[in-house]
Amino acid sequence: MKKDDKGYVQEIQDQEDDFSRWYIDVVRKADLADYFIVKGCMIIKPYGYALWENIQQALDRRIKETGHQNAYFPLFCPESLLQKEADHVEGFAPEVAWVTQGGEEPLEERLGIRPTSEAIICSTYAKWIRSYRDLPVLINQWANVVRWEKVTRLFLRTTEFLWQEGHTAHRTEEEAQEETLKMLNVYTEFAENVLAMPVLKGLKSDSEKFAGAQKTYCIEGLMKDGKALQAGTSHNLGQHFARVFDIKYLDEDQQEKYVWQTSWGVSTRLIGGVIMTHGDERGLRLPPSIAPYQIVIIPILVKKQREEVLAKVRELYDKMKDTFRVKLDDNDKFTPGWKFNEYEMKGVPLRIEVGPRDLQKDQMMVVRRDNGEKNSLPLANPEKQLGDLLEDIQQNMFKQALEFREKNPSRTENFEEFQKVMEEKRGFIYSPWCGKASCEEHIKDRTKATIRCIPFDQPSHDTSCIWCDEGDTRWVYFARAY
RNA sequence: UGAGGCGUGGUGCAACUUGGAAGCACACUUGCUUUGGGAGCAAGUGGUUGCAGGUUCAAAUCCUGUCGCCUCAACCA
Repeated sequence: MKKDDKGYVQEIQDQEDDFSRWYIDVVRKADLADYFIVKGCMIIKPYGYALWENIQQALDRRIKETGHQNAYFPLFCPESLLQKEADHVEGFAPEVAWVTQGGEEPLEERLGIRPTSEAIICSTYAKWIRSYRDLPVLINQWANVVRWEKVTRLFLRTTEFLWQEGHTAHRTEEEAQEETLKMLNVYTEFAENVLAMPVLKGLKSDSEKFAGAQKTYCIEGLMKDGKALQAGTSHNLGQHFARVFDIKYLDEDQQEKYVWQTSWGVSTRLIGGVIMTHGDERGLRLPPSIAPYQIVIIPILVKKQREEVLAKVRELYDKMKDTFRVKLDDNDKFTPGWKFNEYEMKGVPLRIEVGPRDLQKDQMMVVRRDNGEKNSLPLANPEKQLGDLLEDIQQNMFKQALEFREKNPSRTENFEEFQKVMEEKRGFIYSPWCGKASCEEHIKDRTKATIRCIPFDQPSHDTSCIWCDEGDTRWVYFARAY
């Protein structure tokens, strides 16, 4: 599948030559998004938004299946509210956009546009929660948030972005921890089964932790340029926010107690993750589970048998449209070859071609986007086989991504080797770390790599830190990250 | 915020060094022929050269300022 082959699209930069350029080319050529005149703001175009809607739908179902309800909280947060929590406000202060005026009237108090909704939601929970019978509170919201970033990239880091943020309150510490991990597992299952994106999950180091959280857990994917992408986070907030916002309940034992909280989120950044996990030289490759079109039907229209072919593909489309997300492109404006390229660029998992030659044999040509395989299927009742093919593509894309990640597994206790790997092939490096932030910092200065996560399963034997040689280590994943 | 690069029809670029009629390709419009990997021919539409000043008889080109975009670094989901 090299692009040098004649006939394929030449408008997308080669991945190896300039990955950043490739990424932007794909986003724009696949019609996912466009720039707006305000820096860092992005227009999500219909094809990109359809992708987001499919992601939303699949995740929303999982969020509800685990007992959560959706709600919607306001966009504005009064300054005094935002400032209540010191760590939190310090973490977000440089990124908050402020509204200072309503119409012509200056406001008494500035209103921050939410960079995240902890302050807004916690202040509300303080009013809602009175008794242990009110717990747990399990709420999620789909919303936009604004973070005034200096450097922005389509989907990966935009000034305004769309996300989902869950905010829960619990009676006990154990229950909150259980919730934190439960949602981390929901994200993991979702990333791997729906997005076909293998992820490493684990705990964040203190320096990478969410501002105000007790513990931050995350899932980390590996992009095709060898850099890691944080794809989702789940925070155990402890009683930090409860104390600040005074979220108390009267327990069974007549004692007034603070609640234990969690928050967790994923954003439109996932779309960037899907692009960089699966994309290739011809553009986007989408897993069938989220592809806006799972199948595109392209009729080969020649003068003589035009009407017969059209009738047949329309019949085929009608048969399939309730089972699959399918598009029939019977537009006369473009040639079949043009359409092949177009839908490959857009990442459509399966292409069906039907032309005069196929009609004679009562068959159609089916081409897979994931591996380029081309096969014929009977025109009559192909639903079962197409369904199987889509399922196989979904599995295969996960497998390919996993193979990419595992291709050169790096594990080292030697810092020089660490540096060499990070310089040459990147990816994740599994190394021992003593737990000191200063070592983390030194490693970052020298290699640009940060601790992406501390995995749950730790080898029992002890060794010494890759930087300072001291003991009491945990094995962690390092990588350069987005 | 530091370093570098770039702003010219919708897109990608040329013309800038050495000031003198804004050009090419693709896209778009119309017509005909085509259609199994970005079709062909013909005729068209579309640009106050990012913006604001300045120098000059004359500025895309020189000067000053400014805004934006891209890459790398620092910061972040």
